[in-house]
Amino acid sequence: MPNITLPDGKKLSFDEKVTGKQIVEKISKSLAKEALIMSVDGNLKDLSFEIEKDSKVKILTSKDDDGLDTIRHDTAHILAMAVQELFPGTQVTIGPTIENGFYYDFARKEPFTESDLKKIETKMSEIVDRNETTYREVWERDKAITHFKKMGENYKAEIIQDIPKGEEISIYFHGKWHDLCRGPHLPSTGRIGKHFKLTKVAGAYWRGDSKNEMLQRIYGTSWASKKDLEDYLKRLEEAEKRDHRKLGKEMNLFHFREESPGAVFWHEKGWNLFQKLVNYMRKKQQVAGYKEINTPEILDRSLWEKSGHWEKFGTHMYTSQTPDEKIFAVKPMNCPGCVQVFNQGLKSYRDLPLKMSEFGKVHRYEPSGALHGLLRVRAFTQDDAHIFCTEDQITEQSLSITNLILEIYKDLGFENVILKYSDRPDLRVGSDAVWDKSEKALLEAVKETKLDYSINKGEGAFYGPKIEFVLRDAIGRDWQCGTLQVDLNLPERLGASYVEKDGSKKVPVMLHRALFGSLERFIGILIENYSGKLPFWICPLQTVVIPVSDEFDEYSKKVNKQLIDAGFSSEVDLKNHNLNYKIRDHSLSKVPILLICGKKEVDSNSVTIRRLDSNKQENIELKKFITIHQALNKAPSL
RNA sequence: GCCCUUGUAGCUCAGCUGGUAGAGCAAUUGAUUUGUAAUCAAUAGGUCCGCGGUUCGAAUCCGUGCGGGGGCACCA
Repeated sequence: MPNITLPDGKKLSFDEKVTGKQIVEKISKSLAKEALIMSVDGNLKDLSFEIEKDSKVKILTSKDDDGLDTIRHDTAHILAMAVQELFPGTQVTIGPTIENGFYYDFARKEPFTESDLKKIETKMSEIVDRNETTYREVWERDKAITHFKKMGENYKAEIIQDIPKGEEISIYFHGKWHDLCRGPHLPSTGRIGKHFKLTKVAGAYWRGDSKNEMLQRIYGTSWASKKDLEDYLKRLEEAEKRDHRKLGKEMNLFHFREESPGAVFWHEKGWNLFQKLVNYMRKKQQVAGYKEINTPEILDRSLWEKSGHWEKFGTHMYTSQTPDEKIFAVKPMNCPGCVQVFNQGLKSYRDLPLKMSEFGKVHRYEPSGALHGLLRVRAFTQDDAHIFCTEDQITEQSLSITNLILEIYKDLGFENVILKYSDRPDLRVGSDAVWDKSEKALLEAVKETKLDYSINKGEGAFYGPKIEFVLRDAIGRDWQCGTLQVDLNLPERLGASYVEKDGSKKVPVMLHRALFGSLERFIGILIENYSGKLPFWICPLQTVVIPVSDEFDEYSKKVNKQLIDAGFSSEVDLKNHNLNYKIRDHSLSKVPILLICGKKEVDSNSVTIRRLDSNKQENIELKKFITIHQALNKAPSL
């Protein structure tokens, strides 16, 4: 005789066990139409689930996250049904929901093509129209394994084998088609609607392990309404428009070419942007007490052997052989070089903490499939620093690094930052005692920041635990940028030491830290975050002076020179094109301010300014323009 | 690295089932002298990614290498 409590506190009582369907019919007809699944005492269940004891029940529709998620899950099932109807012999594996959609991995010899996706979508619509009823059965483990093996579904059989003993093995049926699944599911296939789309085919390793065979994954998206689907596809299109590879080309910032995959050819404007960022960081680091150094790009193999890189990182390192057959490695990290600078001359405890920064260009032989524009390259510049300190200083130094990083992100318009803390990986150097100590100190610093953080087990660097700084951009994407790593191994390996108060020698602790991480990656992120419309102070081309006709070329040149002298990145456009053409041209290349010069301006020693994305005209005295904009020509915090 | 896909002018792209390439923009030259998002005309521009094969004939078909894109794995 279950008593059912609804979210609004209302109670319904029944004489015998009751299903969600029966409950919802009692609540309202309109809700009955919308109902997809239900939550019973916090557990998601099918509407056909029979409730036997007193429970709190919430009926879920497509407006609830869990409801929408179930729609996606059902769409994945229907995808698998459709594929097996169209391509008999295809094995199903897993088909979970993901952000905004779902995927399903299949095992089949022949590849799926883009045109197959269309066919599959049509078949899926048919299945929705058939409105097959969903029902659930619980099977014995052995029966399930034998059954799926007999069907030729070896992957499913393997999955069932791995389900922990004692857990129910539930099989969901949509008509005749059935799949092992935890559920819950919608009452029938008609309920998912037709607001879905298959988006891409891709390879994916069975169980996510590159040692296993590769399956074929079909990705799709599914929504509660046609409008939601359209909005989502629009969002994808918008994101594509901000792609830094497209904008980089349009804005003439950089390019890539076959001779050096994953390495950037910076053009004048891109390099100007790059230098502006570097100069900005130099200033910030000076204020924070860093000393900038620079170390060689190519170092003898023996140093990398001593540091441990040769062994742990060798497959990612470029090496070079000299004519006399010596082997040098191109640095993949700056740390060994920096330790050698520390090692030069005697250091005292009074020198600590010693903060040495370096804009070091490193090379890493990344797997070809990992490369992605500026965001994943093989040659990049780190805004690196190494802080030599005592164990007692780790937490305090970590905090000051964190503050510096947050300040810098804020200057560039990123205020939404989360931390990821990673501890010891399987492949590592150093004793467990040393790891214990460094993990503890770093975690303490993480907690001190009071920022949100997550813990990633086993994802630390091979030489120490780390914090990663993840920032969220204008369209909600997360990017890992800054990093802070404790290193209790390398200083010892390379024989670093300082003289203690009592005259004894001690090995310092080293903190590795990068602010943006890679300048290249950060520039990619910046471009996408701002859709190319960068903040004025880092804009590689801030102003373009445009004469109304060639009669005013001389005046325009004079204006341009004054702007350059005043520290702006400026150009004058003397091409034989009309004003409209030039405004369009420079607007498309995202120049923030255009200065138009004609008779009126010459007469009053002024300029008429037009800002990007505005057609307002504003006449202003040149001197005044310069004063106002000079104040804007630096980072907010400087 | 693995799976799928792709590579034509500086850029964006067209070129059906094999018959030695075409547009728009950009560039150059000339005309035009322009007041807030494309002035007009002419000219020039290609080892159709490289290599090999099939064929009387290959941008087109096949093989292979390299690069790009989407994923997977990787992100030390």
